[in-house]
Amino acid sequence: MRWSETFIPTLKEDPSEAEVVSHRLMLRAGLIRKLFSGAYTYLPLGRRALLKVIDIVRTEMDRAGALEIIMPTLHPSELWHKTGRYEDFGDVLMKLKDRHGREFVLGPTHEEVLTDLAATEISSYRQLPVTFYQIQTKMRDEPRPRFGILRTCEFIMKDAYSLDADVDSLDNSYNAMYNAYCRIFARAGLPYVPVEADTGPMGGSASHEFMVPCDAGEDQLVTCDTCGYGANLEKGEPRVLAQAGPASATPEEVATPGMSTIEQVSRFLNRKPCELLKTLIFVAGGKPIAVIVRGDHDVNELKLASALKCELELADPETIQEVTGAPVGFAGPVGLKIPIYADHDVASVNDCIVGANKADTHIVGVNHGRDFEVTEWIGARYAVEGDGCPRCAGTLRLRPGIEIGHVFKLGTKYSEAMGATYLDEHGHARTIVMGCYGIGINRIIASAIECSHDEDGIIWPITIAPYEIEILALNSNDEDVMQAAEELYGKLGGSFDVLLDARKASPGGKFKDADLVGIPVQVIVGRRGLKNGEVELRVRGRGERRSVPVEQAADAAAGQVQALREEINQRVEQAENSS
RNA sequence: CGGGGCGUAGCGCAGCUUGGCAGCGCGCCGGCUUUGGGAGCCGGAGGCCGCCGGUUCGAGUCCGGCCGCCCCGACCA
Repeated sequence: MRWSETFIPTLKEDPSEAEVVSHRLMLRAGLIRKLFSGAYTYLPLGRRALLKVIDIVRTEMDRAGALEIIMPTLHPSELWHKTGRYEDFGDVLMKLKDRHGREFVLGPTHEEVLTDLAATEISSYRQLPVTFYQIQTKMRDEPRPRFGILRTCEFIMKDAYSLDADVDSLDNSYNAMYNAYCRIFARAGLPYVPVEADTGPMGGSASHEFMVPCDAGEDQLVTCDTCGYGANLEKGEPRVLAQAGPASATPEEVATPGMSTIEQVSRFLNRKPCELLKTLIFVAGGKPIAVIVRGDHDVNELKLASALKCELELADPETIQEVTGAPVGFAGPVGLKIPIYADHDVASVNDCIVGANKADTHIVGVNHGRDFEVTEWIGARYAVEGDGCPRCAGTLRLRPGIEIGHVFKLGTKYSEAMGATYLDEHGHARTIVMGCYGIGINRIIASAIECSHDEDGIIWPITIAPYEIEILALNSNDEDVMQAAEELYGKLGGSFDVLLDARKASPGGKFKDADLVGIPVQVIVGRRGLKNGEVELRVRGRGERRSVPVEQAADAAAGQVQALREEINQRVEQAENSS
């Protein structure tokens, strides 16, 4: 493609509306334009990158044996009422009515539609297992679209759904998708990390998220560099700390006027936050309970809920006053008449400071077992930077990441709700066991840019770059330059995706645009080099520049592309071996 | 939905405090020159100053309401 014949509206300055790197660069490099907050037009260059990603995803899905279909975007609301997700999704569901007043939702995901298909079409165990997938635009009324294309109301998703006869078979289907995901993200050149995740409103028994660590990420993940353990922050299990020695102090009340937070009390008493215990009152299953974590730790409500196996919420100030006899900020375990759940690491400190259940008062020198009894010890806190890895002797790191893929073992949640059953070999009706698997196509592009750019612009992985080679014809008024560039374009164009910049513009502008747009292999044809019968070859984002004779330029550029592809292939192999 | 910031030419911004001709840079159009890191000169086009209302002889500027955009939080398959 010739630059002059396509549409690449680059911007010299950063658009004021863009803050995160990928958003800024995608606007500046002419990949996207905004229609409104949460919806973007993909211009030719952006569309090409999307198609490259889609091609990788499709190839790997097919390779894993999944069958591509296309489901409607418009779903009858009744389908969503059947599974109860009409309420669960709430305002995120886009709703509309047709001329007859029938209500529809715009599909934010397709479990309902696929399960409906399975219910009518799958009747025998002979048809199982089978996995369907589609690549299609999803609609979600996001409370807050942001970060350019990282969170939008409309986005392209690859969603796959496996149908299996039993749980063992689901494990196979799940693993096949998991492995395909590793290959996909490796091929896209992303430094992805699979982490254990919570199943959330999707339901089901197991789930992994595929994350790309980078600053623009909305999620928090904990990882261990030593053994490769990774988990969503909500799911991360810090190693339990060593127990503290025996008590040495005796409890004593101290006045702490107006000091109701850990920070205030620790500063006031000149003690470290980890020497304090944080006591929170929750209402669990309708009854008040106390939860204790170390002062420097935070309660993970999700873990707490799963340990207690019931719904829970923080108690309101009235309840706290009633239960502890003190205003918010002075609760403590000593003398409490409700069940006390303590995080394992409460045992890592002795002679603690706790609230006295009395306004403006704390107690120092408190020890569990002597001054109060713990009803049950549980894992109730979030991991923090520096915690021990639960799997090895390593240390956990905490960092933000972008979720680019998510796989779930759904079990029978949807098939049961919608009556998707099959007859087994004995003629007994059984419920289909399902899994679902999503990839955010647009996010792959955004995270690739987040992870691979410099101050000049994008540095594309060769596999998802809109073009593999850009030829810069520096001097558009020089016949020799134009002829040499055209010849190269002709030679390479047949086998590679080549962009030829032969615009009537200054050399400086072409260099700047080329770096901004970030095509991996640059072939620079200029009067200066041509005098010596040479052109220059560069790889975007690397220091490498070399001059090659004009007649060898095509082969050299081709070789460079092959070398870059080979680097990616090696990463795919590694991904395969480690998954 | 709560907090903060912003809205003036396609893009980036000034002008608003103290009401009185709508500005600058980039980009765009025409011409000449120029060509290895965002070229120069000359000429030109382009505006509902987010919208509605109020105050005023007069509002981009002051007041009220609304809308939109960005960030933080809540939420998030």
